Amino acid sequence: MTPTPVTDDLRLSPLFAGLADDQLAALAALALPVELPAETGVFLQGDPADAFYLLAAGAVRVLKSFRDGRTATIRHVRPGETFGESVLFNDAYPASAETMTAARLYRFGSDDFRRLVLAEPELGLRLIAAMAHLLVVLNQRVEELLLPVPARLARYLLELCSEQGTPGQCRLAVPKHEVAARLGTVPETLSRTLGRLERGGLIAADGTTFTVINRAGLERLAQQ
Amino acid sequence: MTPTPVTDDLRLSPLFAGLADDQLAALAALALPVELPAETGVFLQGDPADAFYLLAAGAVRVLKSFRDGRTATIRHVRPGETFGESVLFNDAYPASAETMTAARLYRFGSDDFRRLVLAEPELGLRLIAAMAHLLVVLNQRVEELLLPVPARLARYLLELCSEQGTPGQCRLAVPKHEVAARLGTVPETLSRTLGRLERGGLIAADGTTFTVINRAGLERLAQQ
DNA sequence: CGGCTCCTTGAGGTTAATCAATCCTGGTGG
DNA sequence: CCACCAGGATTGATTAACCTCAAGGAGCCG
Repeated sequence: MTPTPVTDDLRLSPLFAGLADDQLAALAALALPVELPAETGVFLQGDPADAFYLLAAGAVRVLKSFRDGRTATIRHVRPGETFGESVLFNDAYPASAETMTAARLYRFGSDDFRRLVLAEPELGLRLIAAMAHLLVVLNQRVEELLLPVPARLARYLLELCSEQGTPGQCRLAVPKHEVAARLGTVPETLSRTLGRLERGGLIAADGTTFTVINRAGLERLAQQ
Repeated sequence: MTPTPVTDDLRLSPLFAGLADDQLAALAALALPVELPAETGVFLQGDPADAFYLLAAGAVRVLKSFRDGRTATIRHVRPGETFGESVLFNDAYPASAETMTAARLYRFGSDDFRRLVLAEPELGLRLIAAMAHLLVVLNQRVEELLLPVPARLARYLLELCSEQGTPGQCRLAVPKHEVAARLGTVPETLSRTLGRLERGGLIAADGTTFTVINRAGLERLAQQ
């Protein structure tokens, strides 16, 4: 089998990266490519859940909507990550997903995927590992929400630094009001808190780039 | 094969309930029975994660500990439920677990379990489903923590009613300070909030039993 | 009757949301 | 080149939620 654009996209995900070529081909046969413009719903909280998705290009946001119209961002999905797996065996999606930019997705129907797991147990193990990771991330999210805003912000900045491979510096990839939503707060509070961190000599801010001045202090703050 | 106390215990979990007898026997061979007294640690946040557990009898609490000594209850585990699955493929436990009462547990080593999943893909699918359910529950926890305390309490009471099969009434199974921790608040606030619900004519309280007076009002409150 | 633990009640302080105004900053058109 | 916007970002003032600290009950078991 020769690599195709589709199998290359599938290998983006750690879920599928290590699969043998023939397993990957079987998977590619199930995958339904979807191209969506920016700010478009992928699925809606409450929709019957019969598929999960791999994001190949673009950006997607997973969010909870409340009756009163407020929304809270649960997760930002990046290329190579899957989303909606949580509902592989549930009735309805517990959250909504929408594109932030134009995006290329692959859709996997649950029934097809179940059959494939039975045929390829190794794939099941990989999915289990991916879900275990998600559980850990969600656990962290729960933990974080019990902390005051400055601690949440400190964690976010430290996480961003380590993600970007630059321990002393990081850049916001999204506008600040998105960061505020991700931290479960509002832009005003984010702005004030960033100001306090800066005045406290913990960080230096320059537009959307931040430099860690006092890493130990920032880490202490992150523990609340 | 004949039923044994061990296989009976294993069938308590929806994860294993539907397994064929020989699959269950293979599983029972892996399961290490553990008996623990009350208020004893099962595993500690940060421990190397090489096993998950099924609770057969008693009660277990999963909690996050903070540097400053505060703890937050993530989840109450009941007989028949598994815990620690989130870390089947992770390095370390992201949370601690401890018994609340004397408890009978079964311990499953990750390596053994992985081999079994490869041999019995159906088991992998079941585990995936169980983890999907956990993800949904955790999602709800995240959602709830963004709501004010009265809404969280209303949700808790309504959930309790439906769990106990008595739509108009429920009993607290744990002391109130445990409920407060579960809701991410403190006993004082819980007490005051219960008082407000009662004075608002939404519920009637009598010790640890609560009667729903105005269900519509309670459900409206639960939406924030 | 102590000595528990759990729960409740009160007063005060802190955090962070809300409302409202102002300030940039980049783009547009005169 | 310069007004003039429109959006996001900041700042200030106010308010509400909720935590903390502290002081009582209320039940329970020795």
